[in-house]
Amino acid sequence: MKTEEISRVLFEKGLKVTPQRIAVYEAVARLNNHPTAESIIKYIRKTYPNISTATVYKVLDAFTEKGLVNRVKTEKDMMRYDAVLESHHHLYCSETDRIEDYHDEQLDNILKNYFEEKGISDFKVEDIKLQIVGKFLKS
Amino acid sequence: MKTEEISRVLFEKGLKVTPQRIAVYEAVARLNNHPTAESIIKYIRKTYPNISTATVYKVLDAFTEKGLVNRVKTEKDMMRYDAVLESHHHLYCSETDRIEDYHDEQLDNILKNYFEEKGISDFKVEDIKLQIVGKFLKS
DNA sequence: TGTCAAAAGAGAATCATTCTCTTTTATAAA
DNA sequence: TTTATAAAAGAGAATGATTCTCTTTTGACA
Ligand SMILES: [Mn+2]
Ligand SMILES: [Mn+2]
Ligand SMILES: [Zn+2]
Ligand SMILES: [Zn+2]
Repeated sequence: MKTEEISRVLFEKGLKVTPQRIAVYEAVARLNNHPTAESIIKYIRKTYPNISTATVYKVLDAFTEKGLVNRVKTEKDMMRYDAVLESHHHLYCSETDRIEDYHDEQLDNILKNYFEEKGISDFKVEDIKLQIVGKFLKS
Repeated sequence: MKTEEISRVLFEKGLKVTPQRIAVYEAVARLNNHPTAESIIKYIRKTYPNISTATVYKVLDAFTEKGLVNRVKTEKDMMRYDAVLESHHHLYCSETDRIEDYHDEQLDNILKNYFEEKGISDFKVEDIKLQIVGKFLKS
């Protein structure tokens, strides 16, 4: 996504357009493996050495609030962020912190149909994600 | 699970049987809604007022290591624990921190068959859980 | 019963995240 | 354009869940 487009999205969400916000958005999108705040800050500082930690956290909160990024659920203490907005699933490595996206339209349809028919009593489903835990082969 | 049985399980896992460990196990099992360390400590102190915070954390780590409890993935800073060992899914409230179990054998079979046939390239699946986000109706 | 490695306890330390306060800036009105 | 101003950024302190360190206690086994 180019800078101009990011600006437009920020504006549309009612967020002031600042260089810091553009940098944070670019970082999360570029570091496309569900980065921590720490790795986002590290990445941004390569080209913007003085950005404040607090700013990054505040921007990430604002983005989460507005649905511009999502938090990824983990069992760890450090939050992770995701710029991929379309609902998708995650492959979690059972040995490392690696998390990869898993998109599968066929699976989504199966789940959608299953829950449309079956439902869950006393619960209104808004989103369904799979956490697929295992080991990455190769790489 | 009665005390004697907990003792047996601890022994089988190679863990020394201590009153603290039994208390922690009982707390996690009794507080069956994926409690935080804080709520576990609070619960235990009602009958065991002097247990140390560090002990509870260390016991929870040991239990996690040995597979006696599981950590539950969330988007929050506080870890949550689960004494239900059989693989199951979770209903997450999108407004509160409530997390409930969702067991569904039929669904498990569908998923099992789906992934047995389709597989995921370069990934060996060990476990699949659904995070079902939405709203609890009533209660 | 004595031995001893493991566990518990107390409290300090850690560190990811949040907060507070000041300065800067994006935005829009004049 | 300049100006006003609320919002955002920055610096650094504070917070709080969790971990660590060190000492004391204890469960397990001989
Ligand atoms: Mn914290
Ligand atoms: Mn923390
Ligand atoms: Zn993702
Ligand atoms: Zn559960």
